[in-house]
Amino acid sequence: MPSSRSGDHRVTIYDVATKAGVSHATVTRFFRQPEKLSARTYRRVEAVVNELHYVPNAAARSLSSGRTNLVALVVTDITSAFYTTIMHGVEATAQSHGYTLILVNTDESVEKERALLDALIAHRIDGVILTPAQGEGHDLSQLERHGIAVVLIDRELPNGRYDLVHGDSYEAGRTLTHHLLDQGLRDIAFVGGPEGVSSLEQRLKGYTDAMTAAGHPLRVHLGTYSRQSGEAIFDALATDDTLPEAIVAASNKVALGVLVAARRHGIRIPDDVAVACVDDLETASLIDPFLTVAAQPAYDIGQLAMEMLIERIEGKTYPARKVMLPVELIVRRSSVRTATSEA
Amino acid sequence: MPSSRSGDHRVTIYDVATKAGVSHATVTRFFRQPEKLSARTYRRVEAVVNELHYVPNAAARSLSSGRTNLVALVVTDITSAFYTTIMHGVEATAQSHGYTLILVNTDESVEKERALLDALIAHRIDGVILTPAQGEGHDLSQLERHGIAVVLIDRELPNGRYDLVHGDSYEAGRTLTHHLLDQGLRDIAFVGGPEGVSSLEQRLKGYTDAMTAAGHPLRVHLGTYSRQSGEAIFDALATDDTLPEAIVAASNKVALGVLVAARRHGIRIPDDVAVACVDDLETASLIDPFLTVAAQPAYDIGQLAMEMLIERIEGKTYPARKVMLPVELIVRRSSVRTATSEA
DNA sequence: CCCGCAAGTGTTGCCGACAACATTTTTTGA
DNA sequence: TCAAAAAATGTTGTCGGCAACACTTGCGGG
Repeated sequence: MPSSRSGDHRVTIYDVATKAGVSHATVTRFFRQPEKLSARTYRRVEAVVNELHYVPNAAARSLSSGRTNLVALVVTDITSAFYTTIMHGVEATAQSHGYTLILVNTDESVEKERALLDALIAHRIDGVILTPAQGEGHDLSQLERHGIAVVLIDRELPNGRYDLVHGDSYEAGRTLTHHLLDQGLRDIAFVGGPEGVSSLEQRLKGYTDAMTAAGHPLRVHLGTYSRQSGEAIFDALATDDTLPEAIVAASNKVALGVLVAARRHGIRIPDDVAVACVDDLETASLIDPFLTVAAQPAYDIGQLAMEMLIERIEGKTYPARKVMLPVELIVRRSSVRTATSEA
Repeated sequence: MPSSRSGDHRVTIYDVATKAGVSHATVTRFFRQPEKLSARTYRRVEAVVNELHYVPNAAARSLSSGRTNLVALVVTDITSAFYTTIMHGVEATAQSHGYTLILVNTDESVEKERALLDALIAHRIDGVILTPAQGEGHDLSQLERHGIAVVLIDRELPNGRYDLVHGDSYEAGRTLTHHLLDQGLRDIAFVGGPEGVSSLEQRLKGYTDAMTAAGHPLRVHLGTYSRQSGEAIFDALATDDTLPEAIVAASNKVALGVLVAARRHGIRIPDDVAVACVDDLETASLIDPFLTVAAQPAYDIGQLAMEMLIERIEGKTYPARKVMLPVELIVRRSSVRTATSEA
């Protein structure tokens, strides 16, 4: 029995029809409108489908129906717990509605984003949930042109024409800053985060408003949302001996970088520098609840985004909706100075 | 200009051909064998393609060519850092070879796995990288029947007919146990992990061999690879007051559960119970290097699995290859008793 | 100067499903 | 019992590409 790799696969609707003694249209109906078949015919087709292990070809189906039941989630950092959790929410909802999920990672690069979106367009996916990468030149007009539904998560785009689901970044920045102020801290720096990204701007604005209202000067050190950025900025501050009393980190990864750099420099958190950040690090928090965070409801964001995308795919045409979900302040040790160390 | 949502998308090869004044075959050649076109024709088609933003329809292409350039990664737990890292490796390799990656999560359920594989078969994907869910009744014959390439990761299946990439689980179990024995610990329990899964059996065998060679009795408490399992088993042991001196946890999540439960019971790690586990928790380790682990090279596993899958897709037909990658023991605080606490 | 070959381009049928429409069979009711 | 309506099933063309094959040109060599 040689070459088992060829030939025998490729069961088509015609094979089923012939073997069942019906026309191929009847086989199509078996899948799409089973109620239209007589019980006798239904049973006969069913038997052959099982016997031949027939599975309709999605490419052929999509070619004639114009739908693929394919949906993509495009994120900027596949290793981030925030996006992993979102992904989980999206995936659960997609699966329960019969959509297959394609996961795509842009590594925060607009060029990669563009190339990947092209591939997705080629597949004529039904919709995309997108976190735009940092930078200029996003071209979603291609998606519109091909009738692909779009929902943004976490970050807004300038034209504001798409549905958006995001956590309350402004409140996150504000509440973290307030919390640090409540600890009696004054010299508070905002660290990390990519310029030109809406979520960052909101977080920064929250910080700025809180500091301004309290009458304290601002200290802002932007970068990216990555761990590397947190490390680099902290390194620079430590080297210049210009460390603040406290840091509001733009993301959990930035905070991670800050902690790593602080250990390297022998600087104690929270006693030398207090730290708080946006987004939780759940696994780490379970081992040792250390970082104070403003947590976004990532799973809910994913779930909601997928639900909204499905509505769009199904043709709803109301104007762009912007949904903002509340964040939760979780106070842990990284931001609270210990009594003993107040020396 | 109403109803912009319909009509104008759907640029086909014929539109391009007409506008460029050539036949559609020439447009196909523009994409598939550009060297066959005269410079003049090439430029003319190129201009129209750009003007019309034409992107070939992958469904149509796949229908006639029989290939989709779609590849799926099927894992049992999308939130696990181990799989997330693997995913990263797979994704990078897939992207650089022109494959689009579909990510699928089975939540360790064989039924879900079956349903999802059916959906993937419908899409006639070119290949699957699969972590089989715990349990009986895996039916990959469907995949074979449809000529879909398969590479397993992390876990072997009984028939042994597929390519496999995995870390050295046996060595992981053995080296962790040895390490604990070296600390002078004797009463060492193996905790967690799903029965009937090959990676677990190997880890367990490593533990068993090490303990037997040292002449110590075994203590084995199986479950799943999840955090819940670690918590539940530790809870039971603590309640019965039968805690061991040390624990080899079957996975990082199990260890996480152990740590959480230990804190709840007021039991100190490592001084009351030492802990070590398979697979690192990278983020947590950066904040606070605590858990001793035997780390599998997850990124490499993903990368290698994808490379092997591509070879299969391209028709290589050597017998099933089994690739085992070494693990690395990383000793941290969770397994080493502090001098002061030796009281 | 014409033939033959090769490079460049066009024509045709097909991949596997769906859907509109056509046709056959069954049911219903006067 | 038979016509008309309803139900069940069949026929045909189409979706958008690909590839085998057919057909033009232009050029070099005999």
